[in-house]
Amino acid sequence: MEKSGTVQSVDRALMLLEALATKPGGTRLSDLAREAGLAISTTHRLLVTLERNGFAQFDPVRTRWYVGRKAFAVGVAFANWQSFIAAAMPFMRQLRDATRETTNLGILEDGEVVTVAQVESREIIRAIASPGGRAPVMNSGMGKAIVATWPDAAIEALVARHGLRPLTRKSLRNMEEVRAEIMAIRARGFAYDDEEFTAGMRCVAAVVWSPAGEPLGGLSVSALTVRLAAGDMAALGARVRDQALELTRVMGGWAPD
Amino acid sequence: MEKSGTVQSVDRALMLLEALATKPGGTRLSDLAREAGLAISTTHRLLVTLERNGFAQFDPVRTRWYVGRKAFAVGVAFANWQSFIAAAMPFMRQLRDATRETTNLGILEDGEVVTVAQVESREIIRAIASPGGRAPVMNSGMGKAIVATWPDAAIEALVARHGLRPLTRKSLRNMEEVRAEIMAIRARGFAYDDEEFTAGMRCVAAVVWSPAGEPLGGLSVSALTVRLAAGDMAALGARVRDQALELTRVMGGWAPD
DNA sequence: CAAGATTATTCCACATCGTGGAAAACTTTC
DNA sequence: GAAAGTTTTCCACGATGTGGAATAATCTTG
Repeated sequence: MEKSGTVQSVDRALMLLEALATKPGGTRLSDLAREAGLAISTTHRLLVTLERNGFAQFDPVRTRWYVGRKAFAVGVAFANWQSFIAAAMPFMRQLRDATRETTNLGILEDGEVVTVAQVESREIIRAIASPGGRAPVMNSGMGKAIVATWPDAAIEALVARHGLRPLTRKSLRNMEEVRAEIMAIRARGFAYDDEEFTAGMRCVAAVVWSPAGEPLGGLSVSALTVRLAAGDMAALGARVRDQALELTRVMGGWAPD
Repeated sequence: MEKSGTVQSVDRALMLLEALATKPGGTRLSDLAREAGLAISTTHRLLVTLERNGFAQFDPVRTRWYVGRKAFAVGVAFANWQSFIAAAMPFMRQLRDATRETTNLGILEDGEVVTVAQVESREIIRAIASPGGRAPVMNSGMGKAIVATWPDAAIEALVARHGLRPLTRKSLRNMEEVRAEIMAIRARGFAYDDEEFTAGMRCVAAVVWSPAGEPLGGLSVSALTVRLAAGDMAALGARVRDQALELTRVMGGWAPD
């Protein structure tokens, strides 16, 4: 066991995968085995395993091994995600500079909103949440903005499955409140979290759309209640909605009617 | 053994990697184990193995697992390569249409040239070579075009290591011939394979340059000698050189002096 | 803040599986 | 067509991967 606590055959397979990645023109079994310091039969079995899983491919005419499309798919899933965040960052910075408050980018995942990127306010006292942070969908501006784009039946199914979290005095507590909230969001084109997740903190959020016209994620500005009066949320919300639409446009997305 | 002839722990590790790829927001150990139908301790060990190899990463603050940058690196190595080929295809088609002969894109790999993409002539009788096909560097137009951009010492080292292959009566056979050929290529800006690899077949080739000013690969047109007279190679070579420079420009590359 | 619940990490006995050498099959070279 | 080289398959053996249990850490609830 070269590395303490790892699975040797997985270590070896990944080493072969990386070696294949450096050889776009492909390589032969025996060359790869020699380079990796493995028995040919071992190398063969590991390559077949990578192949069966789509991470390698074998050209029987040339008798050469190549990286497979699954390695590409896995890597590009990651890369696309990073490029979404990279594309969003200038818009988030602009919005932060315009509002002087923290801006966030989030996605919906299994009944929760995950903050995947954030540009912090330069103010001394600022709203605190970090990338990777999570909130229940119905306590979050970004979550409610995304979910408001769904059919009513899907929203009810989500609430039935995940419940409502009365985290503060202002959190949504029943389906009547949820329905009224969804209608208001649809009318405005943006959502509020008015101390529904954390007392003392508000946010406004709008949806970023994908090229397939699906809600990709949410863009939001969050601030402490001492700095964002309830009366100012509408104007700020319109600003965030416009910025989310601009980001959508730049990314080749579109908002359905 | 669920899949005949594969390595179970590698199958499992790749399945976990793919699962992580669908969760940009990360996932918990116990959730992933449940989804994968594996024991928690098994899943933990496999994830640690992926992590040690850079294919997964663990955020100890959030206690969540994510795809790692190596998956991205491996996938993007593949994707970048495909995008070079994709970018080149329109230029190869243009060149094929203008010349009515087969065009090829190739790279240098360990003393050989590998054809990585090809647009075939529409003529009934045409030059035959296929993607993945290989030729010794000094018998190939693309190979000689690339190598001619190197320092003389590097060329001599390559020849010392890989030798010369007298495949036809016109193949290069000694260093004097090699030096003269390199000088001629440098003067012209493109290279010939004048029946040096296969009797009856000629090609002309020029270099495509990377954004780092390195020779990325070669672009060539190949034809049967009955259709490409020796006297026409210079004009065709200039055409190929110009197209290679245009492709270089479009890809953000540049040719050093 | 303590208790309970849940999740993550580590350990270890056991048997399953991964290993690599050898044989067989196939391909390439001269 | 023989020799050499490479790939594929087989199989005995023991090394390693497995998963349940124990332990540690973290989170949730009241």
